[in-house]
Amino acid sequence: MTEVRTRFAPSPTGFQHIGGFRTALYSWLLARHFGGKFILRVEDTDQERRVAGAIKYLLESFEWLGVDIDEGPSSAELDLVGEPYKGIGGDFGPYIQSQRLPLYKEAAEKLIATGFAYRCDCTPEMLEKERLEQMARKELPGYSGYCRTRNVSADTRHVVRFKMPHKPSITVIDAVKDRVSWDQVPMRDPVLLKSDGFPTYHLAVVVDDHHMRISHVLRSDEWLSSLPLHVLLFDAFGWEKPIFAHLPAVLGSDGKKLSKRHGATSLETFKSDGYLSQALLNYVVLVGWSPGEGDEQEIFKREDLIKKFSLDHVNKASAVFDYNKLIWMNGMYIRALSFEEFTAAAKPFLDQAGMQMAPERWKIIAPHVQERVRALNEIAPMIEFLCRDQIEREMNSMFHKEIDVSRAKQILKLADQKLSGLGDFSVAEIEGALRGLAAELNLKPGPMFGVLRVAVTGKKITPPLFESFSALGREATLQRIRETGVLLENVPAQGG
RNA sequence: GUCCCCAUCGUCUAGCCCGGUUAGGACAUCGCCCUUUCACGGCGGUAACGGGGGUUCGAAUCCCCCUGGGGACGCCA
Repeated sequence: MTEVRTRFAPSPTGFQHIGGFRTALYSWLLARHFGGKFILRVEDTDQERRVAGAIKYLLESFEWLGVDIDEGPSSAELDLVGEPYKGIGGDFGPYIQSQRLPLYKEAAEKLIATGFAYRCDCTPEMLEKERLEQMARKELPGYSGYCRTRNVSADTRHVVRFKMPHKPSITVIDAVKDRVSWDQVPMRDPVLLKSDGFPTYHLAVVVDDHHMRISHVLRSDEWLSSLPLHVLLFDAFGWEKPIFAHLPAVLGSDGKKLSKRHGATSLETFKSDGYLSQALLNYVVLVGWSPGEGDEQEIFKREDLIKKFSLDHVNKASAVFDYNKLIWMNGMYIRALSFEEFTAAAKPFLDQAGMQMAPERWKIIAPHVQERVRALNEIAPMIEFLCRDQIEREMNSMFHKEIDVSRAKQILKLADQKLSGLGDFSVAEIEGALRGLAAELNLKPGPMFGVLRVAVTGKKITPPLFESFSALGREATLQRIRETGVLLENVPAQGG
């Protein structure tokens, strides 16, 4: 088998969304699976739509995801398009299409010489007029082929069009869709080379995939309908065709194509919401692919993914992106982190919340927080009570059928005494004291701890109580218990 | 309008190619257990082959039609 070479070929017209990254991920996985090469090629043949910074964003995103690229734009190429960044390079460059123009020109001329293409000097205005007339007559809009038989000079401003066969019969075996057939092509003499000298997507993709020796073309299935053109083009050039794999779409929960309305779609947002890149990668790969054959594994190490990935089990149908499952998976990944990794991951989120914490404190509380969060941005709210001088208290959560205001006051007062008398404000000491108190009062620990929980942390849902107290320290803990006692003085006696 | 693609629990999917399963797993949801709250973990429940025709002893699986969804028909990609 010849070397497996896959490419991801985005156009820098905006910020790649999660569906686009999935295509890249599958290409990358396939290359790695077969020990081949993964190539990044930038398709910037539409100068009008190019967005500054798009390539750099792409490169940074791949870096965050840990997707390594074997060949791609070099630093020099990136400088040329005004997006300086550390480049990649490779033997088949340039990897930015706007820097490959002579290649397309040459290819188009070859097609004219061999009778597969012709020059056309019809202006956009003429074409628009033609289209309107066709629509008025309820005909299929499309170029009439007026210039097919004319001899348009190479010196006039013109485009190069492909001479579409009248009744092509084309069957392609697609690696995910299987057999796909056409007996007519839904395109009439498409433009290959634009009048500005830039190629259209169709010409560029075929020429580049050939010259870059791409073995597998993975792309979104909205391209399926232009596949016959590409096949015809490969044949016209006399080039061997790559294997095609057209991937189904990723949808939002309403069944429409995934967009911002559905929630986060840019990697940037996932990152700032506290998703781990490994978790996101794992989940995204699972949208539309499964190991199949009764294999029920869902959490995959990068190596597992590379080992098991195959086009055979890519789904034909489009899939809905499920944020629920993603956040579940993210939680699994967070829990699997070592203490050091979790600490490092949490840092930016604590910094952002303006929260500082002494290492001793963090060490006590971190493992319990790690066990509880599903995304990194849930950390700060959970341990706010450790970092703020003043806290808001959800007072109503304190009461219970066995606990009214006077009972709560009593608990606070006695807990104050018990905790004050402790030799060491350790988790074990605190636990002993408070469990002892519950026994003395003949109260169930749950409700009684609830009073202290709200008093000290302000919240109903927190990390475990003794650890929280220990991390907070004796002084602050007692102070909050006393503050709460004062607050309760102002509550009507019957309480909650 | 023409052409192409797609169709299993609410969601992601296994099973389909090579007909025979109590149609399996995961997320979500509900209940129970564990338990100081929450989370984790454990156990259990609800929940699917879009419809209609064939072929066959037997169809989620093979064939046809319908319906529904998506895509394409540009000097955009």
